[in-house]
Amino acid sequence: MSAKLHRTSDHPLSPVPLADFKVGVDNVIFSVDTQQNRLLVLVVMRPDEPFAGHWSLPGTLVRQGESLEAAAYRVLAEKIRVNTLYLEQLYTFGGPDRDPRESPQAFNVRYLSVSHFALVRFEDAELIADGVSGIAWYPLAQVPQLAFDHNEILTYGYRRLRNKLEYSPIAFDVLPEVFTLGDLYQLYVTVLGEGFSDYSNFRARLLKLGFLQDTGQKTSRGAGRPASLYQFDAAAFEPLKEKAMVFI
Amino acid sequence: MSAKLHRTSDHPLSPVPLADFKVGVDNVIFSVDTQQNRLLVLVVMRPDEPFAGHWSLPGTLVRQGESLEAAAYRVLAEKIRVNTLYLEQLYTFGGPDRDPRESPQAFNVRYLSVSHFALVRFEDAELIADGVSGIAWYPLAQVPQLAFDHNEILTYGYRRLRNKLEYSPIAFDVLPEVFTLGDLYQLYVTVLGEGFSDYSNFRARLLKLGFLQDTGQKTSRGAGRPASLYQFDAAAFEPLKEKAMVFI
DNA sequence: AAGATTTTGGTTATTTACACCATAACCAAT
DNA sequence: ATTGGTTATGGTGTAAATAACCAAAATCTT
Repeated sequence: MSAKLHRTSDHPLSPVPLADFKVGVDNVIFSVDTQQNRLLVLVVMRPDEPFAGHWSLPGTLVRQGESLEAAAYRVLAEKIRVNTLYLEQLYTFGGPDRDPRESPQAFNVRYLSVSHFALVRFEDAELIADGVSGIAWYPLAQVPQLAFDHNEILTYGYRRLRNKLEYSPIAFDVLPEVFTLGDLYQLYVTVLGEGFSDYSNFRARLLKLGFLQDTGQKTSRGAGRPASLYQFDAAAFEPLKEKAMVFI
Repeated sequence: MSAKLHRTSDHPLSPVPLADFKVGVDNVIFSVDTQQNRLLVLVVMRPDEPFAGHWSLPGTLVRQGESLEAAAYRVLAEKIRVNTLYLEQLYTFGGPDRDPRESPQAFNVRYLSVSHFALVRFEDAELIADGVSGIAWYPLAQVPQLAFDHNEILTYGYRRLRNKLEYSPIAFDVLPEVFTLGDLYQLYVTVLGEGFSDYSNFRARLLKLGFLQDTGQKTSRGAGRPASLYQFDAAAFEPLKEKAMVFI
C-alpha cells in the first residue's frame, strides 16, 4: 500500500473519487401458514428494468428524510397489510456490480441494499398487488431464481429466522393473543424441522421458564382432548432477556 | 397512508425524491492487552470538521469500485499495521440527521455508516498516526464521548464481541499460533468478566471439545508449574460449526 | 528445605437434556 | 353406550452437561 493512502480520506474534499450511492431496502418477509405447516417467503415480480418480469424480494429505495427502518416498514405497508410482525435489520450488501444499473454507462452510481428480516402473521397478511407485476407467498424450498443477489439475502434471512426463533420470543409477535402449546410447537416445527425437540420436552421446558400464562380457558379443535390456552407474559420474560441462551 | 404511496417506488425515475448517499465504513476495533488484562478499543481524533478534535471510531468513505468489506479492511490497514485479525460487518446506521453534514444547507445528502467489528492481536498492532490528529487504544470503560453516533456503534460492537467469543472460535484468530490454556482463559476473562466460568471447568469443557491440539511443548513463565502449549485445530472444529451453541 | 504459585486432573452434587410412556378428555363410528 | 381414534397432559428414568470445589504435580522464590 502506498504512503499516499495513509492520509485521512473521510473528508468530502478528498481527491480520491468517492462513490455516490442510492440506498435500497430489501425485506426477507417470512410467515408461517399454520393450516398447512408451510414456511412462506414473500416475493414480488418486478415491473421494470432491470430484471423486469423476474421475482425479487420486496424492496424500495430510501427517500429523502426517511430512515432505513422507516423505509423497511414502508415496504411492508405497501405490499401487505399487516400489523402483527417482527422486523429487524439483517445485513448490508454493497459490493460494486451487484446491480446492473451501476455499469457501464453510469459507473459512478452504486446501489446498496440494506436488507431487513421480518416475520408476519400469515392469517392477517393481506397482499397488495399494487405497483408490481405479481406478488406471492412461496414455500421456502420452492422459491425461484430471484433478481440481483436476492437469493443470497434470502439464505441469510432464513439463518437469522432460525436463530431468532431459538433465542428470542419472536414467535409471540405473530401468534394470536392466546394460543395452545400445540400452536406454538407447530410454528417451531415448521421453521426448525421436526428434529429440534420432542413435543413433550418442548412443553415441559417452556412451561418451566414461567413466562407462559395459563388463561384458564380451553379450546377444542376437532378430535382430541381440549388444549389449554396460554398467553405470553412479557413482564415475566424480562429477567430472562439477559441470558441469551435461555430460550428453547 | 395515501393510495398514491402504493405504487412501486424502486425505479430511478420515481417522482418521489430519493436520497443521495455517501457511504462510510466505521470500525469498532478491539484488542486484548494480555499483559495488563485490558480490553481496548481503537479511537482516532478527527482532524477536520465536522467534530474536528473529537475522538471517533476509525472510518472512511467508500470509494468508487470499492466493496464495503474492502473499505473496512482499508481503514484497518491505514490505521494499524496488523495481519492477525477477525473482521465482520456489524450494523448499518442510516437515519437522517446522524451526520451534521446532512443539514440544513445540503439536506439532500445523506451519510450512512456501515459499521464493522474487528478483533486484532494487540501485540502485532502498530498504530499509524498518519492523517489523523491522534490515535489511541482506550480501555473500554474509559472511552470518551465520541463523534456522531459512534458511542452507540461501540455499544453494539461490544455486544457482538461477547457473543462471538462465546459461540465462535475468533479467539484463535488473535492468539499466537501456540498458547496455553491460561492464555486462552485470560482472554475470555478480560472480555467476558471473571464470572463466566471457573478456570478448571473452562479447561475441562474446552479440552473435551477436542479441537485443541497439545503440541507436546511446555512453557514456563515465572512461578508455577509449566503449562502445556496448544494449538487450534481448524479441521477438528469444522464439524462443530453447525451446532451454534457448542462453544464455551 | 519450605512456601508460594500455577497447572493439571480430578470429585461430587445439582441441573438439564433426551427418549419414552401412561392417563385424561375429547370426537366419531358402531 | 361402548369402543377406538386423537390430542393434550403430566409424568417416568437415564444420560449428559454444569458448577463448585479440591488435591497433587511441577515449577519458582526465599
